[in-house]
Amino acid sequence: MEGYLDHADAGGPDSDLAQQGDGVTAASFSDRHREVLDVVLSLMVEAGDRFSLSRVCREASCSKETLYNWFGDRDGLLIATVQWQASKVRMPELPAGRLDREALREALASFAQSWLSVIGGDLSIALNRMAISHAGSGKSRLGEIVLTYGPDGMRRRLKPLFELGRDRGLLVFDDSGEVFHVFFGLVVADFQVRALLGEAPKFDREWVRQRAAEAADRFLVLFGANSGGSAR
Amino acid sequence: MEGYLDHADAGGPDSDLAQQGDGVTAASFSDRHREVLDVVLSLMVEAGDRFSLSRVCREASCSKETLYNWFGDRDGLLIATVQWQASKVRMPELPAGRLDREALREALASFAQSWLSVIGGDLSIALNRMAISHAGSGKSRLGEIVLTYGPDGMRRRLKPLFELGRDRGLLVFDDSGEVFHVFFGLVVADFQVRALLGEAPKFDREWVRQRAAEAADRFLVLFGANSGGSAR
DNA sequence: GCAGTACCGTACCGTACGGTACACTGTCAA
DNA sequence: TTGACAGTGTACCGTACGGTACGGTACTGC
Repeated sequence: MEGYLDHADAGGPDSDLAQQGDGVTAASFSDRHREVLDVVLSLMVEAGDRFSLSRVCREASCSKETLYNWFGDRDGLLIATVQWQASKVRMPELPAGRLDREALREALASFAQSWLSVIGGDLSIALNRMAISHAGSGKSRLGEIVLTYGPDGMRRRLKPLFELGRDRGLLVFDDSGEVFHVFFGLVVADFQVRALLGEAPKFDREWVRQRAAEAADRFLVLFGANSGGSAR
Repeated sequence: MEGYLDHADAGGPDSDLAQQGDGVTAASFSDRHREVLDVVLSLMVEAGDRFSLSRVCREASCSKETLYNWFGDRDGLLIATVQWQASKVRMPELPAGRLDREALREALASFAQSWLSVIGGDLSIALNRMAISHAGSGKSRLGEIVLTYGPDGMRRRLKPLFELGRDRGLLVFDDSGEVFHVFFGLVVADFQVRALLGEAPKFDREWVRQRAAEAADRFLVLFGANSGGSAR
């Protein structure tokens, strides 16, 4: 479990993760590693946590010994897989030009849209399921890692946007953490839990666009400067 | 897996569950059953899905054979456990007297408070984790059942309140399903996922009260009749 | 007293899987 | 050519666990 980064061709020690969240880049893995990890991802989607290492080896045409040399043990493999997947996800950038209310709404909706697409994807659902079940048995740091790349990563990326909006006089709030909770709630609502619990999701493109737009609108009603909500 | 209700002293067939959600009452289980199921619950909290039937038998002072006679197989035991737990949870009633804006706010906050307490509890977290990991491996109907008792149950209970509010001219909305999503988001936000992923929760009494009140306030800003939000 | 039943405790079986050992293959540098 | 090395494939070990079988016990109704 400790040795899964022994191959480190790049990237720092994993303690960076908790603070920065960008500690593991795509370059941290060789092509061959990526092949194996992608096999693991597909197996996760197919069978959740119930895939065997033998299966991984068979489908990836590698030997168990190699797996253990590279990743230490099963947990190491899972953790590397989560990090590999996380390194592939890209988030929208902050708006470049002037920020008026309309540009802010656009930026918020764009974030929401990208986020909904991610958490509605088969991969994200599989990873979250796995991390959640591991968190229950307390048998690895998987939950912590998914937390770092998931909600925490989102919060880290949104905070500057919120504060920029406040600086421009477009938003009114005290605590950016609190604002994030509300934004999360408006965007994600109960859709993530439902998907995790196995409800057949209908995260199609149009639905996502629509939901994202509504969430951004409602958020502005609550925290927008000239709509006197009970914002605090 | 089919036989877990063979003992049925009361309660209808489990197809009631999907429609009504109250199909299994506390009376569906004998005292001895309840003892065993409570042991299972405590083991779930302690170890997630990774408890063995031997362990259950040891702690509950029963034999495996009895377990299999009662519940059919491991899944049957888990399902019965979820239903037993669900039968213990009670939700607040609708307000009895006149419904004005203040009473509505009270009722919403009360629902939110009770809900947050439930989903923040060790038991609920353990059950949700288990259901989610089972949904991933597609190995039982556990996810479906938790869904029925969780979000669906909540929606079923809230719908009349929303519609009463609309009838009284206190709320403005078209689709009660959509309103529920927003209410869920405002109340639960990212706290449930974070707890499921293992973040140490701080669901203490005061925090819950505060969050519930804020969620109810924000909900009224969005859908309250005389606060011209973008409600639809 | 006796049969029937429900249950407990425990020993046991089969299997699946994580992890290890080892022989074989291809590659590359000296 | 040869030797070091990384990786593959496979056989194997130990263990944990779901599920079954069975002997023993307490209670109930006749």
